[in-house]
Amino acid sequence: MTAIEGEQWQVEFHSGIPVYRQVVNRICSALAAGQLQPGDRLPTIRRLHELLGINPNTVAKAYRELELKGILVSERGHGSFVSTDPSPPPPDAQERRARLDSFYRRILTEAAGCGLTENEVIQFIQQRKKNECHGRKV
Amino acid sequence: MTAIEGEQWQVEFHSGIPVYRQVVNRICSALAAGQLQPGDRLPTIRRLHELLGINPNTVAKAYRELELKGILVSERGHGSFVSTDPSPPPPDAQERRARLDSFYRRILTEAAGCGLTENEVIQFIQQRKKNECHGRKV
Amino acid sequence: MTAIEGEQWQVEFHSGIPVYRQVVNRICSALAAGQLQPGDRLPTIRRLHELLGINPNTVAKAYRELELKGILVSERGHGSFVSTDPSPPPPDAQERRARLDSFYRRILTEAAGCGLTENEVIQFIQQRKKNECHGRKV
Amino acid sequence: MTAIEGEQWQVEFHSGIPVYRQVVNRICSALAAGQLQPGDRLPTIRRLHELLGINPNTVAKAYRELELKGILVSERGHGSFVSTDPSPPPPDAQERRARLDSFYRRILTEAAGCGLTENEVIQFIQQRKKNECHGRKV
DNA sequence: GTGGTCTAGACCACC
DNA sequence: GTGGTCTAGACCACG
Repeated sequence: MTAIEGEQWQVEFHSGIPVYRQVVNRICSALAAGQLQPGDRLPTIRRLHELLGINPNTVAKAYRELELKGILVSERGHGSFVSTDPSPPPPDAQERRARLDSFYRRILTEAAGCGLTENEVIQFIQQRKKNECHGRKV
Repeated sequence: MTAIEGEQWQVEFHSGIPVYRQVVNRICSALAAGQLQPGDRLPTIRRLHELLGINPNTVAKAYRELELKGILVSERGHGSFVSTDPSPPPPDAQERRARLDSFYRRILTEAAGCGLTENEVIQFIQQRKKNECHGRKV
Repeated sequence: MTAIEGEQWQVEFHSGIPVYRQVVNRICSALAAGQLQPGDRLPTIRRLHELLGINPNTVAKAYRELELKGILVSERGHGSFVSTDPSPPPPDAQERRARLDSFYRRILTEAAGCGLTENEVIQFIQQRKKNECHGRKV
Repeated sequence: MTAIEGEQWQVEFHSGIPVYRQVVNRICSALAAGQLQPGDRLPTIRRLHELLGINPNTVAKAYRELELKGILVSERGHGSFVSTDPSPPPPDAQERRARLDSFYRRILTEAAGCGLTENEVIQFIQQRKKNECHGRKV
């Protein structure tokens, strides 16, 4: 059993975000959180298909994309594994900044579309963070 | 000339967010910010088409959607105007909270997909806010 | 009509090389040869599907892979285009050398599997080159 | 100990070429180079399995294929041996030429897919040959 | 009419 | 039983 399976996590079919993309994001997220380590075996395509109730091809598409990105390695007959190759050097500060900037602008427009204001979002995040810290202390 | 035109604002063609949606979001955002007031006239479809370099059908689709939401009113031969009807009561705290929650979860997974961590995003937002305050003081 | 269509070129269904990969390679090849220039429009997915007698999804898979590599850009409703973004800097001499080395070792074993010897292959290539030069002179 | 074992040679797990095929090719190659002579005993399946770190079934599959081609003869309880039967007459010039031709076209498209040009490949091969000759002189 | 997504299902290659 | 490829076909989103 892998970290991915262990998580209670579901695909949102009506979020507008492609299912295969949700899978990609979920794995990236698990990776960033250290729930998946280089060399770890991922659930088989068929397993995720059963687990998430999505078509095996959809899982395969997600895995394939991650493989092209060099994040995982698939071995026929064996399974798929988190790549042990040295991951590409993390983007430098400038690139990072640019991404954050673009990302932020993007979520703001999306927020507006949901009827949420920038301030609301910021307050929510700060509030959330405070609670989290509080929670940890306890 | 309207508030929308005055803004230097561009469509991002490769952001993955549909162009028509960006237009919708932009207008919602202007409304929330008070840059557009009830009764204000919006740019004509043709005008936005020229201004943003997007297909007139795309603008039309955005306006149609806003009209369906009751945010716009189109008067044949005159143009489109921000509705003067009492806008629907703002969602109550609970609904708002739910939206924020769902919205937040969503952008976090998206961030992970871009190689950004939750902390990075939070820090960026806070930093940005501080700078903004500073900027206003000056 | 694009450079790709203009070429008489066919998919080899029984070569053991995946069809979508042949499409990818063909386009890379056309690009390297200058038959495709940045900004050029590629045949639509449906067009290649008709032209090559392969499933549209297979073409889409090839295009998708090229898009992930940053070689082309697909615009919904418009078509697919050779990316105008500055292509990633060509691999340095060392990387190139490594690739050639690995590539060469690979084709040698493949040749052996076909009953061809290294010398045969080398001679063939040199002969071919000579003919080509001769042909050009005439 | 056999010629095959003596060679420092490894399976490339991520080359895209099936492992069993690499084994087949390696043996064909050794045969063509005279490192293996008719009647020579090949390593046992178990031995190659240990040596190369591959599944015994994979070795078995390679041997089976070679046996079908008449290149090997397996004698139960004794091992596998290079066939002493007169090998099938080498393909005539025409057949050979055709194979080379098809082979060459194939590797060229593959090269393009790796970002290598025809000239690069040719130069590499010629350079390599020159070095090799030089090396032999010394 | 363009590309995108997803499903269903078949068959293959590999281990 | 693993992943890989391909097909067929449906439906959607976009312009």
